[in-house]
Amino acid sequence: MSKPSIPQGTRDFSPAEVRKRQYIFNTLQAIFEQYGFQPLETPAMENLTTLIGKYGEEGDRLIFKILNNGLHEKKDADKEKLNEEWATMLSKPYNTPKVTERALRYDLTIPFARYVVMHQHELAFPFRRYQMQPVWRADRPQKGRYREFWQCDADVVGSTSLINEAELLCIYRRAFHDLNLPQVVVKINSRKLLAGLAEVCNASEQMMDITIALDKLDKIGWDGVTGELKQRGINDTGIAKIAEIINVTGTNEEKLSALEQIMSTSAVALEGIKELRDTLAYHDTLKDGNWSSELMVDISLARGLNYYTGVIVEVVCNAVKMGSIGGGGRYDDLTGLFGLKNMSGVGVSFGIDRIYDVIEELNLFPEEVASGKQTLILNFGGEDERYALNILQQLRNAGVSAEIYPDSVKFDKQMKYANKRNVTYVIIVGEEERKANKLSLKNFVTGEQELLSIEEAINIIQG
RNA sequence: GAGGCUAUAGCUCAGUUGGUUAGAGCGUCGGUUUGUGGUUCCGAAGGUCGUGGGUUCGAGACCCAUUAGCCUCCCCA
Repeated sequence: MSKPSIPQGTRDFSPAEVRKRQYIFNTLQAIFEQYGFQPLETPAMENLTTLIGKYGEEGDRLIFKILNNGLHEKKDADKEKLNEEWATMLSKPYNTPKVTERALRYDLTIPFARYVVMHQHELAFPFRRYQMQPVWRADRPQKGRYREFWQCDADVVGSTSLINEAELLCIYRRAFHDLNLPQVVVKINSRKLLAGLAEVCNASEQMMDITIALDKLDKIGWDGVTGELKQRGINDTGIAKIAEIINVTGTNEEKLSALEQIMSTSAVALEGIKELRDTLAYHDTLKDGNWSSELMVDISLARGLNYYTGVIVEVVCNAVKMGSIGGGGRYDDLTGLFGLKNMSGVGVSFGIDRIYDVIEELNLFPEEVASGKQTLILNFGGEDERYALNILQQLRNAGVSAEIYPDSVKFDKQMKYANKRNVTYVIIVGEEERKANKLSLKNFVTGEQELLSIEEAINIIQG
């Protein structure tokens, strides 16, 4: 018999872990609701054609495909055909409906776009939705990277106002403030600035090449980026221009002014700069001065997903070595992929598994989150058990989370169970308590114990 | 897709240049204690050393293959 295991890159969540995860979910949900977003859920699987081609070549490779199970090829010719399809399937990341026509969801944005198109006539636009569900990627797992992980997304579709961008920035900053995450930087940039950058380098066609190289600035440094740019065929004047641009420093407004000068010949760059200015101005009005995170214009921020067209954002926590914990941006024509034109959207995503890892690593989960507040009634059997059950029922009616040890086993064993369960209170009701119509309430944290009436005990537990 | 590391008890790991019966800590169970846990003390159970082959008088250790996990690059949350 082989030892049981779970698929690579997936995890079980213990009771304490689930509580801690729920703490994050609940924090985010409260904020989404407060900002007027509505909940949405979509299926774990989508038609493969919905997903293919939306995440770039690399993304297509990482989609988990679901094998068709109703294969009843009876004729030899059909079996032959299936074999051919298999060969294609294994060599290319393309759809071969005979073998697979469904796939696990890769992110929450594309399914959302699909939903909006399908339900366009019932929705009130601008439509604001949040969604918290698992997604799957056939990636190679490593630190902070899983094959099954959860995303929490908030998107607004059907409005081009930059108020939306500003609100989403506020949601980010509010969330990381509420979660007490230190050293959070929300980086903001615009695809239009990147397009402008390519334009002033006389390499408009190579915007992706430039941004991909530039995105690695943090990791490989300027020398590395120069190498990449040369390799991708950017000439020296272009590289000099890029050097000039990434050397821009100062406050956000100082950066934007400098970029305005450098890229003054590019209409699209100027448009991007204006959008960033307006977004920042809206954000300034909406923000809360207590938020500790930093909002930083970063021209080197690229982001891979190729459907972004306007403002893009990414969140990192500099207190730990970890990839980004959130990202998002404006996509002008996401629903156009499914036939609905002129429907601009903008959204952000929280990578809650990474956020969990960061909070855990920094030991920032509030203490009471992991255990919950629970009361255990010990069981002495017979008359005492009947009396105990009666108390249990009264506790629950009063809204107290309580359980009784179901078996009348040795006192010591029940106490050890209580300890392992990390309960906050233990209630002891033996002959003595029963005859006095009282109970002994033991605070399991302090070890203090007193003889009380049921009402008194409830008051203390709820206090 | 490229590269590196690891695999020994339920968990975390020791195990010397290859040499008798493979160890520790934690955990589990039992006792100390059948109305007081988390602390002490005593005891017990638990391993064909990932799998297959090879070298050797002899392999947990060395070699080859294989599988799984972890990590880095790529890319991403």
